[in-house]
Amino acid sequence: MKLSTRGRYAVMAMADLANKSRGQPIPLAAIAQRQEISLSYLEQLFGKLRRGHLVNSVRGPGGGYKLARDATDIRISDIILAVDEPIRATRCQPGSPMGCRGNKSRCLTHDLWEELGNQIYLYLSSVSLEEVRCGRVLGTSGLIRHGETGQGTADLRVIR
Amino acid sequence: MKLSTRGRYAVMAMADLANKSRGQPIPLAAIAQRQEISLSYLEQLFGKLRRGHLVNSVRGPGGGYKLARDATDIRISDIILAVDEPIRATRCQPGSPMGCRGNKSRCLTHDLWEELGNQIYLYLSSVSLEEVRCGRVLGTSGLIRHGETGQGTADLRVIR
DNA sequence: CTAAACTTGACCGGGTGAGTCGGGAAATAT
DNA sequence: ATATTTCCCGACTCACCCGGTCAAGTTTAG
Repeated sequence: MKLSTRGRYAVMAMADLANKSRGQPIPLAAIAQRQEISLSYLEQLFGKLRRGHLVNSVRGPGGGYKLARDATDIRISDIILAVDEPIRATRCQPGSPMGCRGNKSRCLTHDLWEELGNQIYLYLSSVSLEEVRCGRVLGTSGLIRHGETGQGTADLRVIR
Repeated sequence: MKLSTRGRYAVMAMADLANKSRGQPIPLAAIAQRQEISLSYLEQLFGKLRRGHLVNSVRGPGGGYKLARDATDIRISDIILAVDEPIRATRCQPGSPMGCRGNKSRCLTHDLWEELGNQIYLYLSSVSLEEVRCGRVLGTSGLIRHGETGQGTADLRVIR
């Protein structure tokens, strides 16, 4: 799971789509305007979303995009995976010559990152698009809310 | 919380340090060799770790670095925060003109990312360096282990 | 036919993270 | 004192990749 602004934009756009759509398709131009994302960029993203079977496109005048399934049935992780194809985090290729396993103390961290990845995936797949749409996020499991003023609150940057 | 390879290297190095250290300081050169990380790069990282009060340095022959506190008392999040200074993820500056709040449907995703950040931070601060050192990672809370063969398993990339 | 919309792919520019280099300062050993 | 080992620091390079643009198409509606 790669976390970049791409994924964020995609989720924003999908939330917008879920919000405005009542059966009829919504043109990208409208989303672009509301979400302040460049149209061309959105086109790129929705290309991937379509290929990921998360949206359907309707061409011609009056066309646009529609959700492929109900918003309650689309997980955030689906969206991210669709636009940000996963890139290997740990540099231990499974089949590499003595990449990691078998190398005693190297890659003690391996499990850590793998588990973190699971953790992130777990959270993102616990949230449906519908929940984001109507602001019903939070709470997964009695979460400790860190002080409102940043300090311990983790901003994230999703990296390389 | 920014996730990049910097952070990973730092954790690897710290685990190595915790592993080999028995009171005496460990020279960076040794860590560099074992972990296959360039010495100059390590120096850069340990500069930050030292400024973050996670390690102490001893100069001169026979010198090197030592953990500043017990490995059980160093959380992984400490390490990451020390080397990867946090960068704002959501582009809603708190004091920006109508950045986000007050803008109706824009930034519905805001809470989502904030919560994800918390989630990550939460996990990383639940794991101590000592646990990584001796491979006692996993389990935070009865975790669903996704199929061994990648599929749903989330690799992560820490992004921009 | 014509216009509205999506589709595709090539392209680019800047930021930034990864990694290097060279010089310096402290501590120790001889 | 001199040499050696180690940390210390800042400037620097380099390449990748993300965010974003452009310019053709193609499909459908009217």
